[in-house]
Amino acid sequence: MSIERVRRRRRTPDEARLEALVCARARLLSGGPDSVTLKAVADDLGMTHANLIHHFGSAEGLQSALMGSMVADLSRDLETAIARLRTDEGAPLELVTAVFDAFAVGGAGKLAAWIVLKGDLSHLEPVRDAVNGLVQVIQEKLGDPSDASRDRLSSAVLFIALSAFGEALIGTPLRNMLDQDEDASRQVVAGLLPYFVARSERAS
Amino acid sequence: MSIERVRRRRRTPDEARLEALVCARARLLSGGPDSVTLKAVADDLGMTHANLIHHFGSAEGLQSALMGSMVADLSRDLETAIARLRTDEGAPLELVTAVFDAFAVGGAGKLAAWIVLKGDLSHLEPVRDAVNGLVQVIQEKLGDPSDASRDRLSSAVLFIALSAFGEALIGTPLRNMLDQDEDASRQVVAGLLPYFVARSERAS
DNA sequence: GATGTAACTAACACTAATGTCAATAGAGCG
DNA sequence: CGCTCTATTGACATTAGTGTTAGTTACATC
Repeated sequence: MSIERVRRRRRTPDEARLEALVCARARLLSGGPDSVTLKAVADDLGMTHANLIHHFGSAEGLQSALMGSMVADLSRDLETAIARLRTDEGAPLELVTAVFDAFAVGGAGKLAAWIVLKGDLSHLEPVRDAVNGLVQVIQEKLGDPSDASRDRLSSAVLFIALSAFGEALIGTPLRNMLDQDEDASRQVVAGLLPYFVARSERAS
Repeated sequence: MSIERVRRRRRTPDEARLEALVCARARLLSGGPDSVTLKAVADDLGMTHANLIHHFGSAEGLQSALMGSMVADLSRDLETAIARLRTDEGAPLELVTAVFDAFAVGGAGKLAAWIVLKGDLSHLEPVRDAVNGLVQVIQEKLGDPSDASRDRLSSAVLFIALSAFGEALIGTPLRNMLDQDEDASRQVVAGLLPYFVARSERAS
């Protein structure tokens, strides 16, 4: 019997990086940062860890690329949500739902947890534009471009983002502790948002 | 010249565990979970890593003990905050400040991040009593023990806790992105709380 | 002061993760 | 086909963290 020689697959650099990042993300979300090692990811993809080093330079390079790609995805999700809100008429619940969904998919909660524990806050930078875009779109909806209004809306976005991050991180166990429904968090935040708008309009 | 023999220090088991946990916590908060290794903690304390294994059984035992002690501290801080609120007359800002402080000191944000990434949600269990105690104290203040009121207050506590966790985790970078003050988060949450109370009273 | 308990150390072995390097082979191109 | 480029491999070295074991010493008790 002849020796079966596994035919080696040759990917383009972009393909290889993309596959690796998809796999690494799945590992991060299911098993935590310690489970995204060169060997584990390489085994999942059917390649050697040396090849991953070839594509990412080092283990740290892979992690950094993963952070970058996840943050980019979060920003993109937020941007599209903003774009959709800009066209539709936006009830508060829709706005809140859009933001919460953006944080929920892709594991933004665990992403943020990982980044904070690592201390690499610089990776969060792309989020800056996204959240400020959020302030912008709300301001447009209210039609009040005054600076005082913008500051107030900024704190509203801060409040929504904090809640969304918190929900993405520990929403599930916390809601269980308090006997609250799955969508309790976004219901609460959406229910509070009108007061923000009202106070904002009154201030103008 | 004679060989300097370092006099070996003998601690009680409680002393040793306490010192180790204090050191391990500092390491977790400053350098992340990967920096709390047996050797690193042992070096900080001037002992060998074998001795830490003697006291905690294993590296995982040390980590588990650290989670337990930090969660216990958080619960204790929340309980004392609740006790103080029970006696004083509690303006919303004081309530919110008490909860936010409880999450801020001791690094509850990074603690939660660590627990979630590890997947050991069982370690959060002691928090259950604390948050439910929070619901209780607010209900007492409002003097309305109806079930409908309790559910509404539960969602209020959920909302406060989510915000406090979010603030503890990524409050600083997020506030920077939005040009918000250091105490913007608690100001916002405190400012929203009256609407909760009002709607709760109206519902009774 | 003698003795026993156990906190503590030193030196070892084991494993897993990372990184290096020469060699191999897949794919485009003349 | 023959050639080149580089994605990919396999084997190796290195390091760090963990765990084990036999022995040492501090301290309490008699």
